[in-house]
Amino acid sequence: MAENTFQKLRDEIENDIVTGRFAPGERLDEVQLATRFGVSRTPIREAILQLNAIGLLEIRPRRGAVVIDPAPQRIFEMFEVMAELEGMAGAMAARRHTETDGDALKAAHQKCEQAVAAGETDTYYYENELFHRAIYAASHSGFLEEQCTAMHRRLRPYRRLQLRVHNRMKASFGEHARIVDAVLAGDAELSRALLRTHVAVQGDRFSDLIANLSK
Amino acid sequence: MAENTFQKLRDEIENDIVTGRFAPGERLDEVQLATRFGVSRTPIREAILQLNAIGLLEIRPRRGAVVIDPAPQRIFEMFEVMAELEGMAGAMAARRHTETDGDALKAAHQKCEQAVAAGETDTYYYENELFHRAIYAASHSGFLEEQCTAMHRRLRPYRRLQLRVHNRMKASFGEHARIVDAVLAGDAELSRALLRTHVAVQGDRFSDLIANLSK
DNA sequence: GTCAATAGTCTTGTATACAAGATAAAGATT
DNA sequence: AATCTTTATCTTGTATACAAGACTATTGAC
Repeated sequence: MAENTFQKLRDEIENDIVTGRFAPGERLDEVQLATRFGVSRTPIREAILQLNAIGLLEIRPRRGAVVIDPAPQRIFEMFEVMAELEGMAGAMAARRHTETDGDALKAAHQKCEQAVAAGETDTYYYENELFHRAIYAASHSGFLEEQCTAMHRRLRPYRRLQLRVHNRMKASFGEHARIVDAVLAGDAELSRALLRTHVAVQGDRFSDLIANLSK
Repeated sequence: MAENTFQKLRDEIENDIVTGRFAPGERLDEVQLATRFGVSRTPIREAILQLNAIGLLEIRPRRGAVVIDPAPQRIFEMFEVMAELEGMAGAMAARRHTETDGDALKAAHQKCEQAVAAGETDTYYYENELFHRAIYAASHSGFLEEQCTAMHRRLRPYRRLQLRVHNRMKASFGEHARIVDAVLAGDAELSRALLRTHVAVQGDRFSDLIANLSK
């Protein structure tokens, strides 16, 4: 394997954070993690430091690392920025997508449809992620794609909460349909607007999110 | 001091990168850095790992860390994203700025004016940074402010190149003036548009940048 | 019974040691 | 003479050791 231990550990721990296995505010014990992964503290520390740099962990000097626990206000701000970036990706995708990009987008959309039909929220959650990635890829901007993917990952725990809200899955899918049409039609500004509102958590959706946060 | 060694080292090395003391593509020797800062390799490694996480360094397994040397295409993409975020910050600043924010913006603008009058590019470069930060702050979105600041730092070496181009400083200042007016007038969409084009490197400005990159 | 102070333990932060892969150099073979 | 192979050195990656600050629990005083 070409990867290093600390890189695998970083991905592993990051995954545990964004999937909620490590709850926000929870402290990460270095020796505990070290024994769990069967390594020494050194690579654990290196993984933790990287996650700190990304903004997933906060390191309080001499007091250890804790999972960032953003205030609702901050979560809202993160969704705002995400919405803007997604809108940008959508606009670029509309202008630049190739036939292959379009096919990939349609395929991802169909997979979402199957999940909706089966009523499987978890599957939809997964396919939804691939749908959005298809748009990032179609933007043909490597940097934007990376930024969007990183933000998407980071907001994963909260998006998961959102989908639990009654009927959100169907509403989300309906929005996807219009997005696909706009992108394929090459309408940059419509794609931007649709994706912005699709991603942003405004009005009721924000209160729903906050309500679900506390439990 | 409350800060840790590795945090200070991270800031120090990061600064050396964005100011160009470490050239793109250059390899960072751990023991060399360790002796330079009078510490062991451990905190150096931890600093390097963090800079890797934020995308300033690339770590090739068992072969050390090198300063990221982005292709022109990628630099262009970074400016595109930066432009979008700045536009967003401008739009929010226009809607949300308080009287204090407005005063700070005007003050920063005046400092820029003095630098232009004195013909001091380096001073302008510095005051320009403060001008943009005043806009971020006026957006009243802590997360957006952080993202913009981080991007601004990361693009610092290339923005410095831009200002060397003949007359760019005066042109930049002229754009600032219109931006100040739009923000203070509360015109969100005009502020967005002006900041977008102010930050983006399009047309001639892109070729100028590329031309300066090679030397 | 409650609060405060002190001792003890635990955890982090840094240094050092060791192992393994990578680079470079020297020798051998064609 | 050039190239391939082998060996030696150097650098990274991980483990361990040690020091200092933070937390905890116990004991003493009010």
